[in-house]
Amino acid sequence: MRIATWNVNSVRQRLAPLLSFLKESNPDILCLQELKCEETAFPRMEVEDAGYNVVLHGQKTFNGVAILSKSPIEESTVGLPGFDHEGQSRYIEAVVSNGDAGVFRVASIYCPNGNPPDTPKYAYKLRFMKALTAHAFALLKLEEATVLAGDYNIIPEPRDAHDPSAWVADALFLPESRAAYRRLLNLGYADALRAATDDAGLYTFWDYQAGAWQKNKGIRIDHLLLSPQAADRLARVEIVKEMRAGDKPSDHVPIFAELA
DNA sequence: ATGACAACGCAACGTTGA
Repeated sequence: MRIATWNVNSVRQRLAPLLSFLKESNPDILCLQELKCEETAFPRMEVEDAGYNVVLHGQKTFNGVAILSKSPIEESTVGLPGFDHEGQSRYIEAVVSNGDAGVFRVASIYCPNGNPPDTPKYAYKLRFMKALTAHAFALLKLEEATVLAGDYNIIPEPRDAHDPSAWVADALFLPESRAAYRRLLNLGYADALRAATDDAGLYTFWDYQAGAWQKNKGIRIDHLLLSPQAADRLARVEIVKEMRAGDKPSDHVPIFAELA
Protein backbone atom coordinates (compact mmCIF):
# COMPACT_ATOMS: atom_id res chain seq x y z
CA MET A 1 0.00 0.00 0.00
CA ARG A 2 1.58 3.22 -1.17
CA ILE A 3 0.39 6.55 0.19
CA ALA A 4 1.77 9.87 -0.99
CA THR A 5 1.33 13.56 -0.22
CA TRP A 6 2.02 16.47 -2.57
CA ASN A 7 1.51 20.24 -2.41
CA VAL A 8 0.75 20.88 -6.09
CA ASN A 9 0.59 24.71 -5.95
CA SER A 10 -2.55 24.93 -8.13
CA VAL A 11 -4.05 21.66 -9.34
CA ARG A 12 -5.15 23.24 -12.62
CA GLN A 13 -1.63 24.44 -13.41
CA ARG A 14 -0.28 21.03 -12.39
CA LEU A 15 -2.72 18.75 -14.20
CA ALA A 16 -0.19 17.26 -16.65
CA PRO A 17 2.47 16.51 -13.97
CA LEU A 18 -0.28 15.17 -11.69
CA LEU A 19 -1.59 12.72 -14.28
CA SER A 20 1.90 11.53 -15.17
CA PHE A 21 2.68 11.08 -11.45
CA LEU A 22 -0.48 8.98 -10.96
CA LYS A 23 0.42 6.83 -13.96
CA GLU A 24 4.13 6.37 -13.23
CA SER A 25 4.22 6.24 -9.42
CA ASN A 26 0.83 4.58 -9.05
CA PRO A 27 -0.01 5.57 -5.46
CA ASP A 28 -2.97 3.84 -3.82
CA ILE A 29 -3.77 7.07 -1.98
CA LEU A 30 -2.58 10.60 -2.77
CA CYS A 31 -3.16 13.63 -0.56
CA LEU A 32 -3.03 16.98 -2.35
CA GLN A 33 -2.64 20.48 -0.94
CA GLU A 34 -2.93 23.99 -2.39
CA LEU A 35 -5.53 23.11 -5.00
CA LYS A 36 -6.19 26.87 -5.36
CA CYS A 37 -9.65 26.28 -6.84
CA GLU A 38 -13.22 25.65 -5.87
CA GLU A 39 -14.68 22.15 -6.14
CA THR A 40 -16.45 22.99 -9.43
CA ALA A 41 -13.11 23.91 -11.05
CA PHE A 42 -11.28 20.75 -9.88
CA PRO A 43 -10.35 18.46 -12.83
CA ARG A 44 -12.52 15.64 -11.49
CA MET A 45 -13.10 13.85 -14.79
CA GLU A 46 -9.40 13.63 -15.61
CA VAL A 47 -8.54 12.29 -12.14
CA GLU A 48 -11.42 9.78 -12.16
CA ASP A 49 -10.44 8.63 -15.66
CA ALA A 50 -6.96 7.94 -14.22
CA GLY A 51 -8.63 5.47 -11.85
CA TYR A 52 -9.10 7.49 -8.66
CA ASN A 53 -11.98 8.37 -6.38
CA VAL A 54 -11.84 11.92 -5.02
CA VAL A 55 -12.96 13.86 -1.99
CA LEU A 56 -11.93 17.47 -1.67
CA HIS A 57 -12.42 20.75 0.13
CA GLY A 58 -11.85 23.51 -2.37
CA GLN A 59 -11.45 27.26 -2.07
CA LYS A 60 -11.09 30.01 -4.62
CA THR A 61 -7.49 31.27 -5.12
CA PHE A 62 -5.95 29.87 -1.93
CA ASN A 63 -5.53 26.64 0.04
CA GLY A 64 -7.71 23.64 -0.89
CA VAL A 65 -7.05 19.97 -0.03
CA ALA A 66 -8.00 16.64 -1.60
CA ILE A 67 -7.69 12.90 -1.08
CA LEU A 68 -7.43 10.64 -4.13
CA SER A 69 -7.89 6.90 -3.67
CA LYS A 70 -7.98 3.91 -6.00
CA SER A 71 -10.22 2.08 -3.53
CA PRO A 72 -13.61 3.52 -2.66
CA ILE A 73 -13.68 6.26 -0.02
CA GLU A 74 -16.03 5.01 2.69
CA GLU A 75 -16.42 8.17 4.73
CA SER A 76 -14.93 11.63 4.75
CA THR A 77 -15.04 14.70 6.94
CA VAL A 78 -14.20 18.25 5.93
CA GLY A 79 -12.44 20.65 8.27
CA LEU A 80 -10.40 20.14 11.40
CA PRO A 81 -12.73 19.29 14.30
CA GLY A 82 -12.91 21.98 16.96
CA PHE A 83 -11.16 24.58 14.82
CA ASP A 84 -12.58 27.87 13.54
CA HIS A 85 -10.96 27.77 10.12
CA GLU A 86 -12.12 31.28 9.18
CA GLY A 87 -13.02 30.17 5.66
CA GLN A 88 -9.68 28.52 4.90
CA SER A 89 -9.84 24.99 3.39
CA ARG A 90 -6.93 23.18 5.00
CA TYR A 91 -8.10 19.78 6.25
CA ILE A 92 -9.94 16.76 4.90
CA GLU A 93 -10.02 13.25 6.37
CA ALA A 94 -11.22 9.98 4.87
CA VAL A 95 -11.50 6.28 5.62
CA VAL A 96 -10.43 3.98 2.81
CA SER A 97 -10.78 0.22 2.68
CA ASN A 98 -7.84 -0.97 0.63
CA GLY A 99 -8.71 -4.60 -0.11
CA ASP A 100 -6.27 -7.05 1.45
CA ALA A 101 -4.22 -4.17 2.86
CA GLY A 102 -7.09 -3.31 5.20
CA VAL A 103 -8.65 -0.08 6.36
CA PHE A 104 -6.76 3.22 6.53
CA ARG A 105 -7.69 6.59 7.94
CA VAL A 106 -6.00 9.38 6.02
CA ALA A 107 -5.89 13.15 6.44
CA SER A 108 -4.72 15.65 3.83
CA ILE A 109 -3.43 18.67 5.75
CA TYR A 110 -2.28 22.12 4.67
CA CYS A 111 -0.92 23.79 7.80
CA PRO A 112 -0.71 27.58 7.68
CA ASN A 113 2.59 29.17 6.70
CA GLY A 114 2.41 31.70 9.56
CA ASN A 115 4.69 34.41 8.21
CA PRO A 116 5.34 37.09 9.27
CA PRO A 117 5.61 35.80 12.86
CA ASP A 118 4.61 39.09 14.53
CA THR A 119 1.13 39.02 12.98
CA PRO A 120 -2.18 37.19 13.47
CA LYS A 121 -1.02 34.80 10.76
CA TYR A 122 1.43 33.20 13.18
CA ALA A 123 -1.19 32.98 15.94
CA TYR A 124 -3.46 31.26 13.41
CA LYS A 125 -0.70 28.75 12.61
CA LEU A 126 -0.16 27.87 16.27
CA ARG A 127 -3.91 27.66 16.86
CA PHE A 128 -4.23 25.26 13.91
CA MET A 129 -1.41 23.08 15.27
CA LYS A 130 -3.05 23.00 18.69
CA ALA A 131 -6.37 21.83 17.22
CA LEU A 132 -4.56 19.31 15.03
CA THR A 133 -2.76 17.91 18.07
CA ALA A 134 -6.02 17.54 20.01
CA HIS A 135 -7.66 15.77 17.07
CA ALA A 136 -4.60 13.57 16.45
CA PHE A 137 -4.73 12.53 20.11
CA ALA A 138 -8.41 11.59 19.79
CA LEU A 139 -7.67 9.55 16.64
CA LEU A 140 -5.04 7.49 18.47
CA LYS A 141 -7.77 6.03 20.67
CA LEU A 142 -9.32 4.40 17.58
CA GLU A 143 -6.18 2.25 17.28
CA GLU A 144 -6.38 2.39 13.48
CA ALA A 145 -3.72 2.60 10.77
CA THR A 146 -3.81 6.37 10.39
CA VAL A 147 -1.68 8.62 8.19
CA LEU A 148 -1.69 12.39 8.81
CA ALA A 149 -0.15 13.61 5.58
CA GLY A 150 0.50 17.02 4.18
CA ASP A 151 2.37 20.28 4.01
CA TYR A 152 3.03 21.08 7.67
CA ASN A 153 5.00 24.25 6.87
CA ILE A 154 7.40 23.26 9.67
CA ILE A 155 11.09 22.42 9.35
CA PRO A 156 11.45 19.91 12.21
CA GLU A 157 15.22 20.09 12.76
CA PRO A 158 18.37 21.87 11.50
CA ARG A 159 19.27 18.85 9.36
CA ASP A 160 16.03 19.43 7.43
CA ALA A 161 17.25 22.71 5.93
CA HIS A 162 20.13 23.48 3.59
CA ASP A 163 21.01 26.58 5.61
CA PRO A 164 19.26 26.51 9.02
CA SER A 165 20.64 29.94 9.97
CA ALA A 166 18.61 31.49 7.15
CA TRP A 167 15.40 30.25 8.80
CA VAL A 168 15.88 31.12 12.49
CA ALA A 169 13.39 34.02 12.44
CA ASP A 170 10.94 32.32 10.07
CA ALA A 171 7.54 30.92 11.09
CA LEU A 172 8.58 27.58 9.56
CA PHE A 173 11.49 27.13 11.97
CA LEU A 174 10.73 29.17 15.11
CA PRO A 175 11.02 27.19 18.36
CA GLU A 176 7.24 27.41 18.96
CA SER A 177 6.57 25.90 15.52
CA ARG A 178 9.06 23.09 16.02
CA ALA A 179 7.66 22.41 19.49
CA ALA A 180 4.16 22.18 18.03
CA TYR A 181 5.40 19.57 15.55
CA ARG A 182 7.24 17.65 18.29
CA ARG A 183 4.04 17.55 20.35
CA LEU A 184 2.42 15.56 17.55
CA LEU A 185 5.33 13.13 17.52
CA ASN A 186 5.26 12.90 21.30
CA LEU A 187 1.67 11.68 21.19
CA GLY A 188 3.01 8.57 19.48
CA TYR A 189 3.03 9.42 15.78
CA ALA A 190 6.11 8.56 13.73
CA ASP A 191 7.59 10.95 11.16
CA ALA A 192 7.78 8.37 8.35
CA LEU A 193 10.96 9.77 6.82
CA ARG A 194 12.75 9.81 10.18
CA ALA A 195 11.62 6.25 10.87
CA ALA A 196 13.42 5.30 7.67
CA THR A 197 16.63 7.36 7.74
CA ASP A 198 18.77 9.77 9.77
CA ASP A 199 20.23 11.40 6.67
CA ALA A 200 20.45 15.18 6.44
CA GLY A 201 19.75 17.05 3.22
CA LEU A 202 16.47 15.34 2.34
CA TYR A 203 14.11 18.06 1.16
CA THR A 204 10.56 18.36 -0.19
CA PHE A 205 10.52 22.06 -1.11
CA TRP A 206 12.81 24.30 -3.15
CA ASP A 207 11.87 27.94 -3.70
CA TYR A 208 11.26 29.06 -7.27
CA GLN A 209 13.62 31.99 -6.66
CA ALA A 210 17.37 32.43 -6.82
CA GLY A 211 18.10 29.02 -8.34
CA ALA A 212 17.23 27.26 -5.08
CA TRP A 213 16.62 23.97 -6.90
CA GLN A 214 19.82 24.12 -8.94
CA LYS A 215 21.81 24.84 -5.76
CA ASN A 216 19.83 22.26 -3.74
CA LYS A 217 18.85 24.91 -1.20
CA GLY A 218 15.79 23.07 0.03
CA ILE A 219 13.79 22.41 3.17
CA ARG A 220 11.78 19.43 4.44
CA ILE A 221 8.26 20.59 5.31
CA ASP A 222 5.99 17.90 3.81
CA HIS A 223 5.49 15.04 6.22
CA LEU A 224 3.69 11.74 6.68
CA LEU A 225 2.84 11.10 10.34
CA LEU A 226 1.99 7.49 11.13
CA SER A 227 -0.08 6.13 13.98
CA PRO A 228 1.55 3.15 15.76
CA GLN A 229 -0.63 0.75 13.75
CA ALA A 230 0.58 2.35 10.51
CA ALA A 231 4.20 2.74 11.63
CA ASP A 232 4.41 -0.98 12.44
CA ARG A 233 3.88 -1.64 8.75
CA LEU A 234 6.28 0.96 7.31
CA ALA A 235 8.48 -0.62 4.65
CA ARG A 236 9.94 2.28 2.68
CA VAL A 237 9.86 6.05 2.23
CA GLU A 238 10.65 7.90 -0.97
CA ILE A 239 10.86 11.57 -1.89
CA VAL A 240 10.07 11.88 -5.59
CA LYS A 241 12.72 14.51 -6.12
CA GLU A 242 12.76 14.30 -9.92
CA MET A 243 9.31 15.92 -10.06
CA ARG A 244 11.02 19.23 -9.22
CA ALA A 245 13.08 19.04 -12.43
CA GLY A 246 10.13 18.45 -14.76
CA ASP A 247 8.11 20.88 -16.86
CA LYS A 248 6.12 23.49 -14.92
CA PRO A 249 7.00 21.99 -11.55
CA SER A 250 5.38 22.69 -8.21
CA ASP A 251 7.84 24.10 -5.70
CA HIS A 252 7.07 21.00 -3.57
CA VAL A 253 7.63 17.36 -4.56
CA PRO A 254 5.61 14.26 -3.59
CA ILE A 255 6.70 12.03 -0.74
CA PHE A 256 5.63 8.37 -0.40
CA ALA A 257 5.28 5.93 2.45
CA GLU A 258 4.99 2.28 1.53
CA LEU A 259 3.15 0.18 4.12
CA ALA A 260 3.44 -3.61 4.07
C1' DA B 1 26.42 42.33 -8.48
C1' DT B 2 21.69 43.00 -3.50
C1' DG B 3 18.70 40.59 -8.38
C1' DA B 4 16.61 36.47 -8.82
C1' DC B 5 9.78 33.07 -9.03
C1' DA B 6 5.01 31.64 -9.67
C1' DA B 7 0.01 31.76 -9.21
C1' DC B 8 -4.27 34.27 -8.56
C1' DG B 9 -7.75 37.65 -10.04
C1' DC B 10 -8.24 40.02 -13.87
C1' DA B 11 -6.71 42.71 -17.39
C1' DA B 12 -2.36 46.35 -13.90
C1' DC B 13 -0.11 45.00 -10.57
C1' DG B 14 -0.89 44.00 -5.57
C1' DT B 15 -1.21 39.82 -2.58
C1' DT B 16 0.31 35.48 -1.14
C1' DG B 17 3.39 31.93 -0.50
C1' DA B 18 7.92 29.84 1.86
